Amino acid sequence: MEEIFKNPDLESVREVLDNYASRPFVVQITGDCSVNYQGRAKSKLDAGQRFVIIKQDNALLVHGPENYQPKNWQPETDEFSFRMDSGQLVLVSRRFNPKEVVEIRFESVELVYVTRLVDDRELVVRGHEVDIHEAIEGSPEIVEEDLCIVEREKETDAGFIDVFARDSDDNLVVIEVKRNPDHNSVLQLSRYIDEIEKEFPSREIRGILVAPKISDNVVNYLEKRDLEFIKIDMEDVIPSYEKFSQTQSSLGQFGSDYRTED
Amino acid sequence: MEEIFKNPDLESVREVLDNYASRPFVVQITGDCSVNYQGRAKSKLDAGQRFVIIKQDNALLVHGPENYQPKNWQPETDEFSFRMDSGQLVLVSRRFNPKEVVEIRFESVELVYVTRLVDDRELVVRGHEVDIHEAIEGSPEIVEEDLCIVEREKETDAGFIDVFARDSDDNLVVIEVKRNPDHNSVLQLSRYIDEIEKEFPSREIRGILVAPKISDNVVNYLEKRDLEFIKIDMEDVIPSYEKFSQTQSSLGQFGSDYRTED
DNA sequence: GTCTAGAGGTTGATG
DNA sequence: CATCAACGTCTAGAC
Repeated sequence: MEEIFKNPDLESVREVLDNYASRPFVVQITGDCSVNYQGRAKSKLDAGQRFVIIKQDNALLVHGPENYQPKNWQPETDEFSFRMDSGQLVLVSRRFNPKEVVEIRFESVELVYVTRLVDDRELVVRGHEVDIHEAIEGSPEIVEEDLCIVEREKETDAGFIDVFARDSDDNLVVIEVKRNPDHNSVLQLSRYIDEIEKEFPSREIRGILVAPKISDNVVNYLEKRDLEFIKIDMEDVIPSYEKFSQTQSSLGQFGSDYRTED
Repeated sequence: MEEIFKNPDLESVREVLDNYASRPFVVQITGDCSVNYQGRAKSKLDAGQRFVIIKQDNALLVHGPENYQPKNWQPETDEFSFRMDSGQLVLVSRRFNPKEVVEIRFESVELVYVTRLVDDRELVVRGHEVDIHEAIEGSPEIVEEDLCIVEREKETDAGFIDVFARDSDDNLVVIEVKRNPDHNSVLQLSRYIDEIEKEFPSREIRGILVAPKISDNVVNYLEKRDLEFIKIDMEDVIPSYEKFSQTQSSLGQFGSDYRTED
């Protein structure tokens, strides 16, 4: 279930694209091309060797020989067109929302590779911010003893408060959770507190930033505003690290050999 | 300057990787693999058909048959290792800062494709936030008539003010430019105004958020704080669209046929 | 569909 | 090497 064309002429590449691009095949084209994009911004890329990938859901990627990121792309193409123009193969990918166009002009093609891939497994990721939210909701004591969770994702005019709680002295507690806290996290917390003060004018309100790490500057910034910081251990947060590991044979080893924490 | 191996046995894939992976070649492997990642977070991906790309700068991508995004990746690999284990080919990519590991286990390989790509052209993008700054500096009237630019990137304790200006009534104007404004943009503007009020206690100060679009919630949030919003037309902003177009033959057509704005 | 907040965000500039 | 802001950010979830 795969086809390879070495040094094809451009017209036959066009035929391959017509045949396969809008069906569930991955089509890869390696060749010399220029790329133009217009949509939310505009970009142009003069001729050079790249590989272009059309995925089975019509995602389009233009990758150069270096870098993690594609040079140009289309997360999802609504409409392809392929034509010859002045001896070049022109591929146009259109998207309707937002309205964006990527035009690729091939001057030559070294290789076309068509295949169909089957992959129904989902990627499982742990360690997101939401994992911290859930850990706090399940075990509020990892932030503070006798903390009582009132609401998660409480809406205010300034946005959503991650965790809204009451402490043992019946003060209101606004908790902002961040994996990578910065300056803005403090501002955000600060604004939430302003909103809560408006909503509960007679109550004492505390603000806590919860994060696995923090820089001194951000701590200073917090202290200036009488806000608190609680460091959380990600090992406490990822609720089933061991279980997670055991679900796959290689991961036990992965967990020990490749351990990155100290 | 390219090599293709169809349905190679895993041991010979390992040899290819040993030969090419750490040299300036793009190595692509299509096959059935599982992937584990550990670093800032953890992820696991059970066996399925994907293609793995090792770029010339040792960037690593694992792409499934769908989606713009890679399933797993390593922007830059500091250290590769390739070994056979229990009849599987194990590729380990390590990065030192941050400390992260991607492990790929191939159960079978359909295709290996090795090539060297030459691409020294730079991608040129227009329409970034800085282009809006420049447009305002060059033509302040696109924000407001008789606006007088005082300073760009004016430094304050709260950060850099995009554009600092004076209006026709000699009020001070703080302009924050965003392509995609949100709540935080308003907070930022707000904070700059606080700083300017400290610096010029006797002056009237206006705050304007300039953006090509905005949501109602953010407008409300602005209005509550007596701040203003000016919508900017990106067509007015990209300063040399025609010139930009003419730098490449196909782009004139690109500009008319593929025009995305109304 | 729009809006909002997070991401293994990534990347580039700056001190 | 850390900090900070922008990104054609993308993506997922809620409304």
